[in-house]
Amino acid sequence: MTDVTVHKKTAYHHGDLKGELIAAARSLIEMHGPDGFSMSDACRLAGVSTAAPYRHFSSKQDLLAAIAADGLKRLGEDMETLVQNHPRGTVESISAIGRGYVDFAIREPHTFRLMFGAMGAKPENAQMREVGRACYGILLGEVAKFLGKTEVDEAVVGRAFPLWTFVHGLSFLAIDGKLDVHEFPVDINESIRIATGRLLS
Amino acid sequence: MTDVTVHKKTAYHHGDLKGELIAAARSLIEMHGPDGFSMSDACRLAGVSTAAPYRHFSSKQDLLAAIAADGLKRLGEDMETLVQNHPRGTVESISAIGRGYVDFAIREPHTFRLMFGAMGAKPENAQMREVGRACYGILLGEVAKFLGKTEVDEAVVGRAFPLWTFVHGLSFLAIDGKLDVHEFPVDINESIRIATGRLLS
DNA sequence: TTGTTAAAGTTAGTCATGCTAACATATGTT
DNA sequence: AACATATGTTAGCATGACTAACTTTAACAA
Repeated sequence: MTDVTVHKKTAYHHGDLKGELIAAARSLIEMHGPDGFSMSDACRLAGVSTAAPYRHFSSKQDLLAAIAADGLKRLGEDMETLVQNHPRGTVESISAIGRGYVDFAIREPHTFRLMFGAMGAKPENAQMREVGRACYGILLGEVAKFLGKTEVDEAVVGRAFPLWTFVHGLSFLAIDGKLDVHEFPVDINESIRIATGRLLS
Repeated sequence: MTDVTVHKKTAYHHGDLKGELIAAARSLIEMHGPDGFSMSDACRLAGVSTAAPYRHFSSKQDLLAAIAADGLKRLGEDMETLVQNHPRGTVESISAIGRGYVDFAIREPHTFRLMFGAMGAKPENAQMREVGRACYGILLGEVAKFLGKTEVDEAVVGRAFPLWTFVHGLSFLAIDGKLDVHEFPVDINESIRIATGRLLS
């Protein structure tokens, strides 16, 4: 017997539902925003019942936190790559990090919001805190090199934090459509380069 | 007849339900965040049926937009007051605006988020756009004075926008708990003063 | 093999919520 | 007094988060 339904496409067990749900949720969230997002939709997209996600995520919030953490991880990878393509510890490498940051926000605005507190996704989440710190660590490292230091001391933080602050603000303003408020459009690259220079000096 | 139930406490008509709903919603939102907020809760708080709000707001989004607009208006008033308490067109008056901005964000973090795109509350809303512009106008005016100009030209925008960017970023980082990431705590006042100086120069 | 266990799905149902429709009551104008 | 309008109510629908109880599959021991 053993009814050779080998080619059955709808396997009862899914393989990697967790990953697929994150992927589905990411795409839905970037389409309709974290609020307009529903578990049900993600289930429909993944072709699975509405109870299935709760084997992998304790709640909707938990799924959102996973997506936020995933976003922070990918942001860190972006930044790492960018740093590698520039002479280390220079204004160029530091500006590149900033550009990568803003680019990410513009590319995935809703995920970016999620990464920074939207939907109550506070960094009380251990996973988020860790990947977040890793991202910031990249900037701190570059600024330390720029200042000719081997450790992250108060002076390094004093230079790096304002830079983060600036690109963070630019990111939020960009995704909120505030770059087009003027008759004179804001050039993101130029904006970052100038501010980086001024804030580092 | 006319059953003299004059002292009936529960008047059928409420007086100013619209205002009361906004007040109720504001307080609930600052307690549980814009997501955790429900129309039903606001109705309970205002002591009114769940259908009543729809005589005053077309949807939940609409109520949220009203709260955001109200927040922008109050932010503008704060900024206006602060400017008046300093010599016009100086680093001090400009720093004070920035401090007021960040203070508002810290005082009403969830409303602040709402004012800047959370919950899909985009500035496509005409009312929000208007009060938002008024706020920015205060900063533009001060920077123009600082530069000795009578009009807002490209140079003014080129100085003012980075300042906005900076305090905007600082606000978001503050309400997201990122000011305590270091061993060396960030002093908001000092941070704003230094950045204002560097970005204006 | 086969039997047991745990992991990962499913169905069905509960409760809260956003919103609408139909109805009720107050207010103000004539 | 009569009507129109604004503003409230009740009842009900649709959707969505989540749970409980059950089922299927995979994994592993015997």
